[in-house]
Amino acid sequence: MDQPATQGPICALTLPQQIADHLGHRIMNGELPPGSRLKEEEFAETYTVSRGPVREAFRLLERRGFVEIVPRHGARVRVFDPADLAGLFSTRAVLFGLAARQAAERGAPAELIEQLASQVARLRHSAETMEISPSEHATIAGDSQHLIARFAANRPLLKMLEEMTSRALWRMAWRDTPLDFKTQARRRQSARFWSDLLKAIEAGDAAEAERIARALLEASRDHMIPAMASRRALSAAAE
Amino acid sequence: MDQPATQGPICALTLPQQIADHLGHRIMNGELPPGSRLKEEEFAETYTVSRGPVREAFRLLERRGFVEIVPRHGARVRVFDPADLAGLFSTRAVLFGLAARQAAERGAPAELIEQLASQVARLRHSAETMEISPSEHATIAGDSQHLIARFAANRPLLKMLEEMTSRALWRMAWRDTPLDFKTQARRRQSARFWSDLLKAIEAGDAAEAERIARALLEASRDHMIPAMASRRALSAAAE
DNA sequence: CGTTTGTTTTTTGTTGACAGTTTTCAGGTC
DNA sequence: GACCTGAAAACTGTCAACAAAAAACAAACG
Repeated sequence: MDQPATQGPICALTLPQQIADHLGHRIMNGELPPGSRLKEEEFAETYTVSRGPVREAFRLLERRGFVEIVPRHGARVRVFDPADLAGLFSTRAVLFGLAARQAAERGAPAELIEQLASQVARLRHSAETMEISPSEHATIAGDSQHLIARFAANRPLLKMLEEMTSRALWRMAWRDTPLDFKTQARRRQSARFWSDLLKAIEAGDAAEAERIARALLEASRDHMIPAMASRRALSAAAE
Repeated sequence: MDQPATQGPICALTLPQQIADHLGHRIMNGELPPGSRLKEEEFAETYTVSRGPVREAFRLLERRGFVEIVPRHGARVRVFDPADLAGLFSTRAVLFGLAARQAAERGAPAELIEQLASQVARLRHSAETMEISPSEHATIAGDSQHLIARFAANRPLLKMLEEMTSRALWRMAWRDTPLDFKTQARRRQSARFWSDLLKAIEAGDAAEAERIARALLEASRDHMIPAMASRRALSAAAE
């Protein structure tokens, strides 16, 4: 019996992927600061591999938005641009809006509604008790987004959203300090959005689902950008 | 004096890029049919280069959507899925909608309005006289989209739209036969959309600009999908 | 006759070395 | 002292060969 090719890589990760993952973490930790040059030979030594796999790892990191490669000048850690962060969020918002619309249009199956309801309950609990951390709240919200994106039955859209989630720009900004879901008011707003979105999808109201989904991420954008700015101002003052 | 890094590659293209471009054309021509396997050694010989550059060319083609790479199993020409085509168009539509919105919000400068007006005039002329080919009409429309995307001042969005334009899925479907802008009625519809869009951007009406821009690409989608389907039915019958 | 197992062949992954550019830096000039 | 000039170092691009994995094939088994 051949199982239906579970897409997810069961076998061990490729060498370049492992290197890319590790380098990605090092970049997010701030160990490799934005703008710093990444030399192939250097990382080939630290990971005790040849330059080839490192080279490919750089390309993977470029695709994920961590580094920038200029053909004959090598790779550099991408410098962070706050304006790009806002643009990225706006883009993600319309994409997620489309996902919600198409999920609602499709007439979401009971399975989705059930799972989504469970997530909404968790978000509500998070908002009322403030028991979990901001990043955990963000994780639940992120998983819910993925859930909806999967049910939109639009493979190019799904891939694009997944790629954006792994896109590092705002993760780089994140570092340790969470930028959103710190206050109870904000968590309540988030829970309300998700609750409304669930209702709209359940009712098959595509236009409303799109509107809410989009507003949801735009709210996230408008909360994170100022938080980011103040954090940057702080770190700049500390120097 | 150092000129401000004109982004566009003035220097000669990289070897992998050249190979990727050429292979891309061969795929679009149908010389390399969907599903066919691409062996590194084979193309290394035909291009009289080593396997390294060919390998990188495959990765570039993967990023452009031409091929699919499975880690230890090599590269294959991506098989065409009509459902994906529709999804791709819908996604592109909302992205372009956002671009139009942000361009309008920004208050487009005279330069943009002027260039756009010139393009609209050409589209109108195309619709009335039917002098140019469908693909030329499509090119003008595509350039106009790029124009608006550039003025949206959203770099992530611009990059994403550019990548989607080079994404091959519908180009592969295109081949020689154009799928849209064949009838005068359709060209008139196209010209009217662009004219309205120009007016909305000029007036700074962001919501209207988004609505039109989106409807514009959705119309394109709804015209091309049936054309594609019938074309495929024809080629299937020919076998 | 279909299935499975073991072997051969093909293909990808990785390595180390060489060639061509770019960057760096020292010396000379105005 | 700032700026240009040219050699040296460092780095990326490319290549050919080796190692490991996958695919194809053939023989044995139920």
